[in-house]
Order: sequence, then structure tokens, then C-alpha cells
Amino acid sequence: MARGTDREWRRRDIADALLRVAGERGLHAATMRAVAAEAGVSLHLVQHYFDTKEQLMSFALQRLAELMRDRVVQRVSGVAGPRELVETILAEALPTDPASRLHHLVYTSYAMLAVTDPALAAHPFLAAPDAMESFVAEQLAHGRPGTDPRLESAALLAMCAGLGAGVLAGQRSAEDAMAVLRHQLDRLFEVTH
Amino acid sequence: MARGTDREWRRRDIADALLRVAGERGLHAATMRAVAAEAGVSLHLVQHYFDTKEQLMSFALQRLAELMRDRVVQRVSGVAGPRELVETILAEALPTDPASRLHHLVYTSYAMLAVTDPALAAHPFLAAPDAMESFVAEQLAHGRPGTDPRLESAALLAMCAGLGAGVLAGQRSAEDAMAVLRHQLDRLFEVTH
DNA sequence: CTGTATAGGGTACAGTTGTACCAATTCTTT
DNA sequence: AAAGAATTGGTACAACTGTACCCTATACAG
Repeated sequence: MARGTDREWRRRDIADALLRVAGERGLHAATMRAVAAEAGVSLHLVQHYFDTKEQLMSFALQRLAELMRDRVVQRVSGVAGPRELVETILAEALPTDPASRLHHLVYTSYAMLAVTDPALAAHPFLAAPDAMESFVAEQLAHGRPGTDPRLESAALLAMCAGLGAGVLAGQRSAEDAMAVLRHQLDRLFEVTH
Repeated sequence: MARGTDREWRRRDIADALLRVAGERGLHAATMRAVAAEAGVSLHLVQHYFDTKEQLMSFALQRLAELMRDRVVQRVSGVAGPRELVETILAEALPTDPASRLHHLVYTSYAMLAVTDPALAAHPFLAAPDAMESFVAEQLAHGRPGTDPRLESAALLAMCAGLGAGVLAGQRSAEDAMAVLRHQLDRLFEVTH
């Protein structure tokens, strides 16, 4: 009777192994065999829980979105005030620690694959970013009534995505990226003149 | 005697074929054979001009940076005034037409590879973005003396990178991205209060 | 007790990859 | 004219990929 949930656990374990491999050696290195080895199981077991590699890739992407959402929820708990909320959420979009670094590397790799791979493109890839953007827009709307919430929130999210890519690529440090982010938030939330 | 330059032309042709394949089918699809077919030459010829795939990948990346630089130079010619210059340069960072769409897809794919591939990481990947950032900072410095040029230019460049990724992923249209960009530039270049 | 489904392991296979090798042709130089 | 270097082609090969197949155990329904 617990078979169903047990099965789901196994699938999660394997998907997490894929994410680990992809984060350390690149998404292209996440072969069936590499994932099986990382998960400490046989190749056949991976095949048993995922009929095809496409299914595994798709499930791992779901799992990644889930993990990123969990991180945001955990970070946001106990934070109050529009400025603090927005800063917390946007900071999570920056790869400041190994875990989020892995997340953003794998997520962006998936996104690049999705541009040319119809199967991945069908995924609800953009649900999380869209939700973030709406949330930030909402906070701006009744935290800074003078501004255009949608345009400003889109700009902020895009900036963080770009800053995150810059950090990943080694263009700037996570601290520098945070400084750029804080500067923009200071401007947005400065006392009305 | 023209052999040397002839050889260089051939290498460019092959590298351009790689960029075309990568832009249409993804960087992972740019195999030796696919590149040879796209270039209309035999597999051995590709091997002849590039001893190893790593060399081909590296040369194609150089070539991509060259093409992107050429596009910026061409776009900027005939444009005057800080606001117009900055807008022109940043707009080029957005995938508004097929060519720049291809450029940004392949460039970002390379960047993701470089995170886990030491050979690619050694490349002067960030020279172009850094140069752009410096140029924009310079324009802001004596176009908008009140602002912090480096922080604002970093924010603008990062925002455009993020917007570009969003356009590639299908999150928003190129027009919407341009609207977000223009809104930020309007703010930066509004009459001093 | 018997059969049937689930979980697991090992191996085989066809296709693709980067690379290496061998042959032929063309061009330059002596 | 001859020799040799550069250029092009075809094919071979070892490694790796995703997938398929065959063989056990163990749990549970009849």
C-alpha cells in the first residue's frame, strides 16, 4: 500500500542524482549511467522508474522547480515589509551559495535546451518566474504607489537573472551582484520626493 | 602565398557552419559531422582545419564574439548622443531578429558549458560584456553626472541579459522587453529634478 | 500452495560520437 | 619535368549513448 509513495521517493532520489551530476559536470554529462552511479543504483533501475530519458529529464526539471520554490518559501518566512520581501526574493535569484548556484546553472541549461527541444519547451518552465514577477509587482504596487509595478518588477527580475548569469560565468562576485541589486532597491524604495 | 589567408577563410566558413547548426538545433547538435554537412564539406576537411573538436569549439566562440562586435559597431555608426548610444547598444543585447537570437542562444549555451568545462572557461568570454559595461558607464558618467555610472551600467547590462534570456525562453516578446528597457532609460535620462 | 505483479541485476545491441588512418588529387617549388 | 607539400575524400575504430531483453527474488491475491 505504501508502494505508491515509496515509488515516488525513489523517483525523487534519482531525479536529485541527475541534478547533482548536472550541477557538477554539466547537464550534458547527466547520462543514464552517470545518474545511476550517482544515485548508487543500477542502470536498469533508472530505466525501471523512468521509461525514457525524456521522462527523467522532465521529472528532474519539475523537481528542480520544486526545490527552488521551497527555498524561496523558507527564505521568505519571518520576513516582513515590502522592501525586505522583495529583496529576499530577488536575492534568492542570485547564486550566492553552492545550492542556488547549482540550481541556476541547471535551470539555465534546461532553458537553453528548451529553445530547440520541443519536448522541453512544452514544460511549464516559466510558471515560477512569472509568479515571482507578479508577486514583486504586487509588493511594489502597494509599497511604492507612484511607480509602474509591472515594468519595474520585470526590470528587477530580468536584472537579477542577468546578474545571476554574470556570477555563474565569473564576471562578478555574488557580493558585487548584491550591491547592484541593493542600489536599485534603494532607488525604488527611497523616500518619496 | 595567399594560402595562409585562404586557410583562415575556410576556418571561418566551418566555424560559421557550427554557429548555424548550434543556433538552429542547439549547441549539443553541433557534432563534427553535422558541421561538415552544414558547411558542405567532408568530415575529414573539418578535421584537417581543426585538429580537435575543442579547437573548433573555441574558434567558433571567438568567431561568435567577432560577429556580435561587428553588429554593435554597425548599429552604433551614425548614432549620436548618450541616450541614443546607450539605447542602441543595449537593444543589440536583446534578441530582436533571427541573427541576434541565434547569437544569444549560442553565446549563453557556451557560457553554461564554460561553467563546468575548464577549456572553455579559459576563454576571454567576458571581454565583450565588460567592454560594453565600461562603455555604457562612460556614457552615463558624462551624460548623467548625478548617478553612479558603474552600478547603473552593471544594472542595465544585467537587465538586458535577463530580458534577452526571457525573450529566448518565450517568457515575453522582444517588443515587451524593449518597453522595459526604454522605461529604465527614460528614468535614467529624465530631466534632473 | 500457486500464480502474478513489482523490484532488482546483468548483458546485449544498434546508433552516434570524436579521432585516426590510407589513398588520391592539386598546387607550388626546384 | 619532378618532387614534395598541401588539400580533399573515404573508411575504420574504440568508446559511449539510450534502449531492450533475459534472468532472479520477494510480496501478495486466489
